Amino acid sequence: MDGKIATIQDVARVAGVSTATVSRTLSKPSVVSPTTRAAVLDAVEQTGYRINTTASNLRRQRTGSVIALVPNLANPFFSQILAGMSSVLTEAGLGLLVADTQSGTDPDERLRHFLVSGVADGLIVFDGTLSPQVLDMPGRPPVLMACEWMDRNLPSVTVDNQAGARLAVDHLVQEGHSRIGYIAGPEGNVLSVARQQGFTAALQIHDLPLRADWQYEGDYSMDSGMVAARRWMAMTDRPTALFCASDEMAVGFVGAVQRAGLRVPDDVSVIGFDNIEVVQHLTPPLTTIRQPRNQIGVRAAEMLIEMISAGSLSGPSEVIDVEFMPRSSVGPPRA
Amino acid sequence: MDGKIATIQDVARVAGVSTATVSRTLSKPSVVSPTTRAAVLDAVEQTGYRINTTASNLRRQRTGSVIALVPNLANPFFSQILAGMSSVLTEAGLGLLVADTQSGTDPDERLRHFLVSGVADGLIVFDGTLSPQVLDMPGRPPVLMACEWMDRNLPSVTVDNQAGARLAVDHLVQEGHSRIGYIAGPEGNVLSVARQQGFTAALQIHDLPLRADWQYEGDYSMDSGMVAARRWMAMTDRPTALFCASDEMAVGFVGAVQRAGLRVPDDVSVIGFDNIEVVQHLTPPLTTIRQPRNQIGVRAAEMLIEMISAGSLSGPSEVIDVEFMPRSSVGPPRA
DNA sequence: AAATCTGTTGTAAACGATTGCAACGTATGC
DNA sequence: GCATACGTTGCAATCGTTTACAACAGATTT
Repeated sequence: MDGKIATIQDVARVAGVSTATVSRTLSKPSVVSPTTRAAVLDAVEQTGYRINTTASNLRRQRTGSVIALVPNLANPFFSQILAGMSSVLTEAGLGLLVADTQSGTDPDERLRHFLVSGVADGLIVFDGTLSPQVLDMPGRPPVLMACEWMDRNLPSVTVDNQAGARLAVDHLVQEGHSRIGYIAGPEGNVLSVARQQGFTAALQIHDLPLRADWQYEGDYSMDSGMVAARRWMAMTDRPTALFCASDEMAVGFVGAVQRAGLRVPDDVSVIGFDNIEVVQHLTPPLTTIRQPRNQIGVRAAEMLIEMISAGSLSGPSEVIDVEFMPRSSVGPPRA
Repeated sequence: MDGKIATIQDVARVAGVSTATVSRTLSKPSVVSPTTRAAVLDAVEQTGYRINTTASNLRRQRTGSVIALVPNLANPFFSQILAGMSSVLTEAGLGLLVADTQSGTDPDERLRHFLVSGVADGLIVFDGTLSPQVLDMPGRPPVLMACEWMDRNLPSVTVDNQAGARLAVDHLVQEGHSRIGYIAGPEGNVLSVARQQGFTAALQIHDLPLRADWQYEGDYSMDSGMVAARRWMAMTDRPTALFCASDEMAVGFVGAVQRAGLRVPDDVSVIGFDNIEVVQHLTPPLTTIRQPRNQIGVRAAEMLIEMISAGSLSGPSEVIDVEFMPRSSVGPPRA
């Protein structure tokens, strides 16, 4: 009793019943009589029995966990999403495994590995650069895309990126800007493309020029925001306001601009995307588009659980609204 | 073959050998003859067989994953640590489960749950507020503390918090400060206490006064840094420099001070702790003490793996050095 | 030529739970 | 009083591996 861990057999012996009864007492208490139920629970208490999840999982043909595949675990953007996921998964008795796609050599191979390894009942994939063909595979678990997407037919939970871009442009226009630039995410990234499309569409609505030289390339990182700032500062005919595809880049941009002696928003207005924690404490606090990260995690988990219990590889998609967060990094353009 | 997933039986049948041979081919290829090995691998290929980890784990009496218990999953501080852990765990064929302690009702109960649930081969615990007594339990898996600690006898990987504080104070003194305050972490938090001890000791070495009214309470959050700033600004006889137990608080402090029209470092010098990504892009870039977060994760994982394979509940502890990061948030005190 | 060893393979018993099916006792319907 | 139904329990198969042990063939030793 003290050396080893008690098994269901031990409990059955102590309670004087069969293992079947013990199992039922624990999973469907209603079908056993109150007296035996009490006896079993007593025996459980005495032996300190804890159900062996591995054995249970084997018999029930499941694993009891889902895995979140993010492009880069070190990216803090995901932590709050994971927290949201964790809360609902735990509630459902599921564990949350995490792994990143970009750490090994072949990201696709990594996805394939988790699909076939049978180590999770379902996947939530945050990386839109993977090949959808990898999913063409018999007997794979359900997969839900989150934030990014690789094939619009896959079930997903995303935010309305285009609407976010529109909100940003609308605000800049409202403040009097007509020379508006865009700092993009990595080449081909679906989020950056969607935001750029929203940006372009919004410019058209306001009858503003879309100038190729006012589109700066970035990769979502602060450093790339800094690089964009240098390019911006080197121009003479430059935008008076910039919409950044991520808060990180906005932070890098603002930092670089300020270090060069310019002021935000007096010399240039900046608007970000994401609403990461820190930006409200900056000087000036950053105007941005908020993504409800906790909610994204919660919905993703809920939807995946739905797919798992339905045993279905397909499911609905959901688009979550973004929110405009007015702060102080946007002002009227310099006269 | 297409509908269901192939089992080891299927492979054995196709290869014309026993399941034992298949298993051996996959785990210890050296003991099977080259010819049968080839036949088996061929059959594996044909059937698309993937080992069922659940069954394997049950038989081998392990789970194949370790769990990281953090106080708050939403805290980005951990993401880089998790990334480091993930990289070495994956290498070792282990999955990384994450969960937070502070989300449910009873944090201790949460730890207890994971100890007995048998869902992980080992735990890495980042929360020093739990009770060490929870670990007094037969048959529990190995536990390694990381960053924080609850009982110095437990194996752990931590950083040299006191040395960090000393580095900070030394630098401030060197710049000419003699009126130095401290913004603490949450009441009783081991990290905050250790840093405060280092702080106090360093003041003594430099023969500087330790004034109770120059110690501000915080909880590591940016908001609490903001609150501290308000208290600081309300004082007339106040420190000219502040050492913050976390970068977050330093950010909150600096932001609040700047919004009030004061300047850093002209009006007040600030030094943080952690070296989170963003602080180098602030205006001014924050001087801080760097914790090598990736390395912490890597070492924690390595050490836990060591304990797991040794089947030992005890193990060595390791203290990792911190590094002083001079930037621009510290300057000479106002004359 | 018998005995021993080595290398390779198969047999079958675990690992610890869940669950379809059968069996039992008792209550109900006719 | 007999048949049927219901509520409760046990038997035993099953999930898919791993591995101790036995078995066997061929090589080597005595």
